[in-house]
Amino acid sequence: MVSNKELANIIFPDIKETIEDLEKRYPARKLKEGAEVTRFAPSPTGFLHTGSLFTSMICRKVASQTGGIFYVRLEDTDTKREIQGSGEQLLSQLKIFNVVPDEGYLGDHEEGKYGPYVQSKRADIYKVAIKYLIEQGRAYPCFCTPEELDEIRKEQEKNKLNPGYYGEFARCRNLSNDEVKERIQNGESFVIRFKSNGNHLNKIMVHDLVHGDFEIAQNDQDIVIYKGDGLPTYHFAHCVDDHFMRTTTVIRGEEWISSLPIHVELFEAMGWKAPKYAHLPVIMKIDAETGNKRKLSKRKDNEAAVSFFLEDGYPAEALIMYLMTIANTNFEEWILNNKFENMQDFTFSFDKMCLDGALFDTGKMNFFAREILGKMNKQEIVERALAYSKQYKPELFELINRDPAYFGEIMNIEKDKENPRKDYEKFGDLIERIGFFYKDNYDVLLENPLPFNEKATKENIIEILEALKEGLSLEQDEQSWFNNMKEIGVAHGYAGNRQEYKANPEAYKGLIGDVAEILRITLSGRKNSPNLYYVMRILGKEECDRRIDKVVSLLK
RNA sequence: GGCCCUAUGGAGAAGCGGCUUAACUCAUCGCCCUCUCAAGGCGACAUCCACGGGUUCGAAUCCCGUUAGGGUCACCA
Repeated sequence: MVSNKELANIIFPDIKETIEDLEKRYPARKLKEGAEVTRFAPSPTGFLHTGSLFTSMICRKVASQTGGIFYVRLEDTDTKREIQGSGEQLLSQLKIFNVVPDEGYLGDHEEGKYGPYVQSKRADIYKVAIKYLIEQGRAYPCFCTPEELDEIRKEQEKNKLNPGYYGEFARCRNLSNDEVKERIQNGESFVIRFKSNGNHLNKIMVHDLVHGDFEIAQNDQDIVIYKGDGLPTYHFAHCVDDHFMRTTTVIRGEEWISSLPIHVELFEAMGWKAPKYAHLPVIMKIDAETGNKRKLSKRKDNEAAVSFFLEDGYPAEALIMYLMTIANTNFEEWILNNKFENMQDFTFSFDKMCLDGALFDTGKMNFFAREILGKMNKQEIVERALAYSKQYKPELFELINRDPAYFGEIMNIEKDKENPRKDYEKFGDLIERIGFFYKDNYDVLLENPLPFNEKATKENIIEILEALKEGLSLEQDEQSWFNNMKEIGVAHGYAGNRQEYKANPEAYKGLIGDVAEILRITLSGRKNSPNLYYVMRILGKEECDRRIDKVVSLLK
């Protein structure tokens, strides 16, 4: 008669370490009371998801504000879906958002005493734990083939029973150790399942940092904990890793709530105290086809990939601020009061978190982006725009790099005022917005008809342009310049102020604003631009005249 | 389908039994401003808090039921 211990040795003959050895190797962390150890545990299966940024940002915040530790663990147990290099990329993107781990997997190397932090390198650690479970009679090898499993499922569906591997359906659960030994020695392939003691009809009470207490059915599934490829499944790796890495609070997406009973039972079986859990709401979007809310999908939604915002040239802070408004409902008011500064001083708390998945609101994110770019000084804007365009937009890089100081002047228009302009939200559309400042770009614009107002006739446009070219001087302050333009406008039949115009619109060709608009469109090719006075000063009298001449000849 | 989570305006929300004629922010729409746009200022925008019952002198707020939306039921995480 083969004992559990013998069986465990047959399965893992090379594993000599024990749970006690591991406990010694990974001792409790020496942190002050209340310090939280959090972790971000991504799978290297692609780009950083916006939801993952959300989670990891909160992990970072919680650890920082409690004086704890935030680490990253790479969950690469799904070798089939793994994408080479995505681990490094994940880390470098986190860094852009200033979500920097204290320890763990850092992309090019690992740091910390609780490693390795890459699950595929921890195979032996899991084996120690599984061996222990086999010895305790809480885990057993299962020889069922996918076909058999399928068969079981079909039978369950037919009889309207809960699907899964449990109770009477757990065919390998009660195999004798002798038989198991024989089948293993015959070379049959197997996985290892956890032997659940739970009953689906019993409820357990669980506590969640964001949802509070709730009841949920006990786990009764004999889940796979050790796969055919020698690696553990998520559930088991979570239990072992978060125990030995001494995680105090597991922060993860809401989709994990339903597997909480499994985790609770796993920790119980190992004789370990389970960490605290915080299940975060998922970020949603309205599906264009169905009109229903659904989780942000990497396949369907650009917003799902953090790289989308980076490519578009949004300042990283904007996304973080926006995500924080979803994370904590009181954040928005706080950051407004703090003039969009010193975000790190905000205190996050789980009970200020919304419970329902929020719809991703690009409009609100744009608002934050405008504020942030509006506050950025000239030097920083130039540096950032250069860095952005170098990586993502060569045409823009070429433009800026011709003369970074010139670009700085453009971006700096009305920046020093009490209420600085806030018209840029991302670097991605800069060419479109300010390209006209560059001669060659401007000339290309003229290939298309200029967007003049319908009420302005060709003759009127030519007349006022020629008058402005002749009489408008840039060698004066803004106020005088404006008066100068107004006089010219009035002399050519435009109203100098709104009241006069409104009182008798028929008497005028238009308002002084229309004069400015004609000039603006002529010089920039656009209906909107920064302050005209500064646009002209930056362009210079000579270039302004050249542009007026060009447009006039085009109209004629 | 089972189980779990959630439910206040276009979006994010405050509200924790009377202080609410339901804060605040974004968006939208008006108006104002010595130039467009933006900013800024002012104003509008929930016949009432998913629906139906109940408790109470009194409910968005407490209880019950219903409905809707979401999540989850793998040798994926």
